[in-house]
Amino acid sequence: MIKRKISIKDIAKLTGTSITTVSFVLNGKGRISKEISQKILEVAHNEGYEPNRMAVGLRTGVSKVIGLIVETIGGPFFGAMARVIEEVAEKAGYGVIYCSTNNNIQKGRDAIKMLQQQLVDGYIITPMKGLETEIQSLVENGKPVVLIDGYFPGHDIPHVLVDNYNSTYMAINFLIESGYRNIGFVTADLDLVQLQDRMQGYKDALKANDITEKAKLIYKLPFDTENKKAIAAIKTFIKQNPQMDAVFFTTNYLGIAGLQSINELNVNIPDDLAIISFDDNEIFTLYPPGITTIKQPTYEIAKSAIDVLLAQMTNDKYDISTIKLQIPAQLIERGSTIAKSTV
Amino acid sequence: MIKRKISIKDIAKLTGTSITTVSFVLNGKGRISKEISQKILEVAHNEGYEPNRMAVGLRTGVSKVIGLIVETIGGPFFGAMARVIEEVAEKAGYGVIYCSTNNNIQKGRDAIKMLQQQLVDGYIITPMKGLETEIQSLVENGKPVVLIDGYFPGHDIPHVLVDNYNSTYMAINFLIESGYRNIGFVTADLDLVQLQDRMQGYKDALKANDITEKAKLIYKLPFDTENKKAIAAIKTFIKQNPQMDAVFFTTNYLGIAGLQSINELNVNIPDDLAIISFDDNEIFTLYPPGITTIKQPTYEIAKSAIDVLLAQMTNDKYDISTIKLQIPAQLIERGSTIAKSTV
DNA sequence: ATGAAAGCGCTAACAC
DNA sequence: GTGTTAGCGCTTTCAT
Repeated sequence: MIKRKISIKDIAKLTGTSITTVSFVLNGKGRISKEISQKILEVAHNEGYEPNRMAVGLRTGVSKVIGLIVETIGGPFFGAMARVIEEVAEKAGYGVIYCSTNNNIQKGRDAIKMLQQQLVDGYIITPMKGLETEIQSLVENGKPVVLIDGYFPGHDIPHVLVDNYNSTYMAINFLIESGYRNIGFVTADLDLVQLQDRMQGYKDALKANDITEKAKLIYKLPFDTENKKAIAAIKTFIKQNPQMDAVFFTTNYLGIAGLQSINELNVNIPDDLAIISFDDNEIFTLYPPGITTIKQPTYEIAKSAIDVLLAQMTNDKYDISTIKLQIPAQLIERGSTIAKSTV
Repeated sequence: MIKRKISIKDIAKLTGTSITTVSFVLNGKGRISKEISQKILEVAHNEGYEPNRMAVGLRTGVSKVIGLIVETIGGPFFGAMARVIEEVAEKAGYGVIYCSTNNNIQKGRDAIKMLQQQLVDGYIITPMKGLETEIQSLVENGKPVVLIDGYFPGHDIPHVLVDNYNSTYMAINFLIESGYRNIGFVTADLDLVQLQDRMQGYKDALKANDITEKAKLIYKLPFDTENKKAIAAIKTFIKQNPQMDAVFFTTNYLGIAGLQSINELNVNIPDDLAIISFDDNEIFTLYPPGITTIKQPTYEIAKSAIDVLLAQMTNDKYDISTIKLQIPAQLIERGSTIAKSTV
């Protein structure tokens, strides 16, 4: 049997009151006599009343839901952040729903449109080039927005992300101090500030150590490369640069592909080639001799992001448009970057 | 400047027509003269008109959105499925939003309530014990629902998942045929049919090969165990059963924890201990000598799930309550289960 | 071919 | 304290 959804009107009829009274009781507004309140609450509960959010939303314009637009819903990085965002949001009475962009601009647009059209009160978004207009217009329409894992240079939109530049700089510097001089840099051919910042950190660290940057040692993997091709490409890159004694991978998945390449090439880590990857991952703990990584402060990023968002949503006056956080990362040293013996 | 959202009424005013006309034009209903249509479409486009979904939803009761409730949004398994579900859904004109339960019943309830209250037209849900009532009531209220990665025994709710029983049976059988006799079984202490089915497959495969099942070789790891403790616990389990020559891990994350344990114990794979894990993962390709896994047919599961859901949504008459798919899995043989030399 | 008007379920200003 | 009523933006029946 299909239980027709019960409405406020039904409850009014059932209790012999008016819809106002019911609405007031249910929302704890106005002052309604104890007896009537009691009765209404009881009936509402018995009938399993649930407010129709469409109606509430239409009327009030709020949904008590936060929209989280991530790059991919299948990734440990966003997964970890999602958990803390959900937890904090829940305490503040908000639900969280997700959309993914899979690094596709159109899907990003669709996601924003979808969330915008039907529901959410606030947004946490992984920005990508091409979405500036949409996101800017969200902000201009007074919607609370926080960007994570990226930002739009030149736009005053609050964001929180890891300090890509300095953490890469630090990592490269660490390699140099450990005796490596010919440091390769494998990145994705994606127009993302994160990656640009990492690249700049690499370049500046080399420069600061008087190492001439060699274009040959920078490899940009086309973005949509499938795994097998990526491995092959990285193999070629490694083979073509035998003088290279260390490689920095700018992302998790590049690091893993790199490991597979190295595995197939029978190159020894770290004797033949030292490795650092951005983004920690279980595999890097496990794979012998352990891969040194830059571990993103996921907890801090997520916590700050949701805090900033909630602050925007609860406090209109507070101008948070200038909140731009770059959180330091941690270098997790493992066996893949043992100091070169200076024999 | 905050652009006030433009409504159908505004367009009517702007074009000197009525809201009915505008609505008709925008929805391609009724027959409106070409000139007026043209004008309305133009203005709507220029003003960036977007229908207010709350209003449409309130009026029509549909949202053109599918809700996907997954166990965790940070997992490769769901991530892979999400992509195909999104793709198919999009072609059918539906958007997809996600909620996660993190294996928590209350969060599961909240997620369903949230999706139910505000929007979605159909549900794909990772079921968990304790959600029977909520999900059943969804079904009774005529909402299209498909369960993935699990099911409710005794309930007639469409579901699609991997064939847990037979795939485990097959894997254990494979171990036995490869010469292993003392096969351990590490699972999570969670009341999930998936895990029960896997366990039954294990037991039956042993029985079929006249191997007496030994309670000692079955280890149930408490669910919420944090990674470090899990590793320690598995280490203890392995040490306490020196006669054990193979271990089956019922999940991805157990397999990885197992690998870490074995790594720390300096046990050789497969000479000292053969390994199979449910759920393939990059790490299992990479970790020497390669870990044999049962690879879930994620594409097929996702495709079937969304197809069944869409069928329900578009065709009321078709009774899909009996669609219960268990899709065969593939055993990916790697170095961790080399046949025992029968010397 | 077009418009007026009702009503989806809810909130809240305004009566009484 | 409690009820009446006007919309929120949209779809759709019924008139014209």
